[in-house]
Amino acid sequence: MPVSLVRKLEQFAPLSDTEKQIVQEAPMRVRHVEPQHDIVSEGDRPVEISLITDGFACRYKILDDGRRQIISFLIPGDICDLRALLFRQMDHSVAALNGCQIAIISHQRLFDIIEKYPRLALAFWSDSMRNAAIYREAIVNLGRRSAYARIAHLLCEQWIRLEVIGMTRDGTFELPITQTDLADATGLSLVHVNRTLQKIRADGLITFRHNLVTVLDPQRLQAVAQFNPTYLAAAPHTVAATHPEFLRDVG
Amino acid sequence: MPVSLVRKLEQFAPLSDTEKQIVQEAPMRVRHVEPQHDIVSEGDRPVEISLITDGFACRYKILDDGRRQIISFLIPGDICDLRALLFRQMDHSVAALNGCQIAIISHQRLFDIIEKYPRLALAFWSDSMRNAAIYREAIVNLGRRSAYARIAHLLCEQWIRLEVIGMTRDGTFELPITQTDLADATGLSLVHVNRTLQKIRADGLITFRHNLVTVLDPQRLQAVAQFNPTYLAAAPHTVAATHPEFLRDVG
DNA sequence: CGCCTAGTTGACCAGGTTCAACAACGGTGG
DNA sequence: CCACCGTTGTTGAACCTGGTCAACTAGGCG
Repeated sequence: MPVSLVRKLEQFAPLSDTEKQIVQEAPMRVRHVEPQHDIVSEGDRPVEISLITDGFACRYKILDDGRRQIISFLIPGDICDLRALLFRQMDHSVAALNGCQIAIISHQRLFDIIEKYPRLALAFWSDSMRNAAIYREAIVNLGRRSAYARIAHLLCEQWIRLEVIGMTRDGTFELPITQTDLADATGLSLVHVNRTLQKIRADGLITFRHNLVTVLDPQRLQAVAQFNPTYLAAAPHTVAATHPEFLRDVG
Repeated sequence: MPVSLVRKLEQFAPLSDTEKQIVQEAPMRVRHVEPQHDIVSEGDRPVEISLITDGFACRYKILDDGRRQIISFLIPGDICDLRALLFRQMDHSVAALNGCQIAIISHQRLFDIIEKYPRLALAFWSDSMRNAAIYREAIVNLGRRSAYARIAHLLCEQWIRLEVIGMTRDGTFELPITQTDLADATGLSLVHVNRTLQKIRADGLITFRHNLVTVLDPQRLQAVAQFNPTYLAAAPHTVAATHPEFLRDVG
């Protein structure tokens, strides 16, 4: 059933029909999470993984003084708590931004799968690595870019990621986040986000109303953001090139 | 020979004598890299992995305007370019901070190993995940903490990481980074790092001279940094608890 | 002794924060 | 259908953390 998962894993390694089938038919439960509610919380020790099949979410940490830093956004196909497969507990939380549909698969089941199909293990591992690449870019964004560029960069990233999974149309996509969320993601104050966003709109780069973003001037938006999408690139079948024996049985 | 690698992987999964031996006897070359020279550069497509056996390094990206953001620091036992095992090219660079001894193992060889010993694959995967946890904490650091807390946090992190591999003595450890490096890692200006560092020293939290840091008041340093080391924790044998069949053959 | 790198200092400036109030919008109930 | 309410977005003004520019000092090394 988790077709979105198959599509995600295929980005990273070529899968045989058997492998696709195994993933699609993995027994799972479905859960619905209300907006603003945690899907997993810091300190949790999940024994299953939660995959977002519909809706948006964010990874975040809360500081001692109650302030929040959003670490990244999750979109359909993303796994909330893959970390807990190999580490005891979550070091951060994941909250739904709008109503989320979640598919749940047990660690036990996942271990069975990756033990039997090593190529699938590599695909999951690749997913972890791509997340790490997104984090690295976020570090650059927060460390060295202006407010204006930070917000522009965040928009570029969401845009490309949603485009890859077919969730954009004519430069328009859904982005159900408030300016407060945007502030917590970019390390800025709410007030400054508001003013900067107005400037970005006034400059004719985007529109952003009712959780709908439209990119009006892709070139200029990417330019002011210093956005270079290579870090988001999947590794289409790298394994194929470097290690043919991982390709046995691929249809 | 790469004993440091065995020790690192053992943090994440229990290894049989055979597995330890396989890792230790993996054919490899050794290379020395001069201070300030890249071990791998953005855009490179390495066909081998580079493991730091001695010395310090940093991951970084360069912006269009030439400014640099340091993403994380590498210490003995860390792998510079594990990413390139599964992705085509490096999305960032790694540079030596002081003279570095590097062990080089081919992708081919590594694939052979992890195909035959799935538990080792999980251990490498865990290493990727722990790096991701370090990145997440860096995002919080850059996004939401003051200059003073950022620097304190960075020092806490290096301190704990070096302690784990036995490279501290009585709260003192080597940290071969300049104030310019510190600025590029914390997203601050060189001048402000200098002044903030003076304040941290004046407050009696640390001394920092000639690349040697001494933590004078661990409690207070961790408090001002809001440092919570759980994100650094290895997952001692999580797999053992959740999936016994991965423990076959462990001595 | 001279050079180069790393560290330090002062003065001025600006990007971004904080506080406080208000406006717009969508949803709800009477 | 409208009044009410909570959430989200917007604005102004004062303030401050941290940036920039520019010069100078301290060490290490040949």
